[in-house]
Amino acid sequence: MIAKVKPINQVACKDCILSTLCLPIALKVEDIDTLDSIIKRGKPLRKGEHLFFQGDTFSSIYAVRSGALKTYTTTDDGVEQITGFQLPSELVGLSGIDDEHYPVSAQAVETTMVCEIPFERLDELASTLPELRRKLMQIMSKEIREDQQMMLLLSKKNADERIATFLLNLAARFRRRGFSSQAFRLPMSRNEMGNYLGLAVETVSRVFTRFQKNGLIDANGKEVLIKDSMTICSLAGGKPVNQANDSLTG
Amino acid sequence: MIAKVKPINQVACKDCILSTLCLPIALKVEDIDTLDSIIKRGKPLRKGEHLFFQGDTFSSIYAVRSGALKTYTTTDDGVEQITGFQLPSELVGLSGIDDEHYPVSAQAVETTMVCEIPFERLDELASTLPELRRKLMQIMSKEIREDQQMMLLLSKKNADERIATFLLNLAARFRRRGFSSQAFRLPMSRNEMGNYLGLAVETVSRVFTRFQKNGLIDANGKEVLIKDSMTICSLAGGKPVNQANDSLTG
DNA sequence: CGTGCAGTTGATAAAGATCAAACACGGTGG
DNA sequence: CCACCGTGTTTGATCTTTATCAACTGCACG
Repeated sequence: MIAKVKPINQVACKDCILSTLCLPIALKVEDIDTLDSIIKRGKPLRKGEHLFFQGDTFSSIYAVRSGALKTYTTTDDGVEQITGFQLPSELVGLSGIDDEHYPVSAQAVETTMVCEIPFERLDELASTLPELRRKLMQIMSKEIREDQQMMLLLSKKNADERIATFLLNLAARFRRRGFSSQAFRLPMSRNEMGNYLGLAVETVSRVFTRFQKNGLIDANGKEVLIKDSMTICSLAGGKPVNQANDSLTG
Repeated sequence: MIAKVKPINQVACKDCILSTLCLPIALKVEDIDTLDSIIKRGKPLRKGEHLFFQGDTFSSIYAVRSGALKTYTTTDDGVEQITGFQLPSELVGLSGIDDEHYPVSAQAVETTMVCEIPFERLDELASTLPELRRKLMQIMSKEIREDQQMMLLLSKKNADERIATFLLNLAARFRRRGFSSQAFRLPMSRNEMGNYLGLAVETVSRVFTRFQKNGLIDANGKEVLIKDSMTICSLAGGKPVNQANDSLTG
């Protein structure tokens, strides 16, 4: 784990390994430099530190560079709902554009570095760089699509299906970033997972245990190994392989 | 109900009563005409007709002019989840921008007229009209915010709170459009409401009956009268007025 | 070597789904 | 004009899932 890495937080967009996933995608080289020039790079956030709080004045969106964030809303009576986890190259803060204030809080779930992108500047840039404008709209459109898939999950899927969907989603995101989609480390706690998926911690724990007992995964704390992705897939997508339910998850 | 109205479907943006709610907001008069020039106005959709289907090639976004739409996703195994209802001045299709295809189907829940806005043209226009670009981003940002509030509802609220939240949300949207927020007609069926809110039809029906019994509302089919908006508010926002739970909803 | 928190496991309870049946009503055809 | 039908809605009885409560485990950290 410990290796001589160059200070990742100072890497420019054009040298960043995430550039093909992040905002710079589809930009010309010289345009990437322009984008780069407006980005501020701060010091790392330690686990538990906040990037911003719900109600803070909106001014910037952020790209995760390393680590992971969560965003969550809090109701008046203190109920919290995690609305998403952000991995490297993903943006956070987009839901604040419409308002003066962020409608969510953003907190590091592990040590995390971010690139701050002042929105005013980004917006100016978007007027001269059509590709950037399009990319921004695509990212927001994708977020809408994913949030709506989340509505489907929360409204129609049972505990097994929720966990299966969640694991596959993470796996796919890790793969895109060049990591294994079979074996990975969950950045969040069982509690956070449960909160996000609309399940009690105990239920999350039980499903993990059951999945393991039935040979779908190997889980050791936050380390997860996907052993039977076929079955997990079919769970996540609904119940197309219904006859497998008993022997595999029951 | 039957009155001599001019053919609403042919009204130009600048003469449309919705112009202060819809995309033209914040545009200069001459810019509104430009926007107007790219908009196509089709014939009305009857209840049940589709505007587009999940998987159709994305080409346009639509603004509802009269009536109401619903959007829904379908999983491989046929489970449907309604992801939203769109009232006049609201846009539909934004989740298709990122992909080649619409990720949802859009269907009229009552007789509905829409304005079609070819996205390519809109995107071109956005490059020359900064206000339009901003407005578009704001609308998408708002959609993200609302979808995330919906995640909170589906994950953390009970049946009473879901219905209360839903009624208040509709009421606010009607008010913005100049209609009464106390008395209105639900455009959707109990079934659609339940599907959207993650509840069985029977549960929706029972909550309506109970709300009525407790004097919170008067409901007659789709006609609803909000009688005790204070209590409904407190239900929707969580449980700040806890001592009222027994006598009012129990 | 405690102390504390995250995670697991078991027992019980509650909310809402499901199943079943009656009802309302708007439209159709005799 | 009225009986009939189908769909949407309501109501009641029962069942299932998962939340909740409680206790225990184990690992990390001071």
